[in-house]
Amino acid sequence: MTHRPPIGEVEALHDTILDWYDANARDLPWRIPAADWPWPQVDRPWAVLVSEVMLQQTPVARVEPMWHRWMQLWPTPAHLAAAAPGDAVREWGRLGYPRRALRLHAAAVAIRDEHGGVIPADLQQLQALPGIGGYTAAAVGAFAFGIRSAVVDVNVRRAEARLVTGAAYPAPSLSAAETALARALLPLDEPAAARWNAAVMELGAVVCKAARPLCARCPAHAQCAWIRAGSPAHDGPRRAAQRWHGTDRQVRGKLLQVLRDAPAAVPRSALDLVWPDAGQRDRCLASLVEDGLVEPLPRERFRLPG
DNA sequence: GATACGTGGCT
DNA sequence: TAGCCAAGTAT
Repeated sequence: MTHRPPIGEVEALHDTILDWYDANARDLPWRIPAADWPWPQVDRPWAVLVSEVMLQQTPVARVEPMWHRWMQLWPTPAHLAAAAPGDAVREWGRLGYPRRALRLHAAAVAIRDEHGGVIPADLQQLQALPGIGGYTAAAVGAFAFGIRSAVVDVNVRRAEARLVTGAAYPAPSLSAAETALARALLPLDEPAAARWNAAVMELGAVVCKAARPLCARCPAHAQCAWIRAGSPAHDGPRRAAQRWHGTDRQVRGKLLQVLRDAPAAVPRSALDLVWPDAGQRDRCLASLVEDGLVEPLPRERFRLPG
């Protein structure tokens, strides 16, 4: 049951939210338009791509400094492709989900080897790159190339659920109905569509927040189906809480932190210190090797992949 | 479709 | 404080 509001309501929503965005958008460096791009040596589509991968499941405040550092180190895909994958993992620091760094490196290699060093302005070719899924392909398409693609992240899903469907939260996973709704709301004009994608995402991120939405500050509160329905509490299934303490993820994180902070290869004895349970420790080290995040060397030594 | 995958800030 | 939450992807 796809909700498709009348065209007049959609246009009113466009006006409201685009005007709000024009006046309130955060000044994030990867949003600087091509005409004003201040770093001629930095490839802008690459800058957008890196920002989008860093932003996966990661707050803007933690991404911004890392993004600046990466743009200094590797201003184009060719620069990163020429580096060791372990350098990408090390420079990922504590952003989390370090496989993203490895995949970004693999994407840079693919861009160099299969696309002549030029990021493809095509959604399917973007999504074929390592670490680029449906969301990131749409985001790079829209924000780097102005393609009229529906960018559907959790902020967009939540904002559109409240504004149009009247639900407090979107479903745990992306549904076909949500994709259809996002497409239906996309302005026809290509540049306007790209702005709209950014605007709805921004609204979801800073106003229509998950826990405590700032409805009093929302430009669209008069057009919001959820408010009209009396702001009902969430009723559907809740996302399962993620455990952390004692998980393999915690152990993998500790192991990788030692390797990131070491200037050279480390002996297994150094890794043994991070976790008391030898069985879990060894299993996690093996999984890191399996993932390509750690390279085993002779004589029980380990390092980030060279 | 469910599950695994990091990290840190906020309430 | 323990849990929630953050611009997802791959399997």
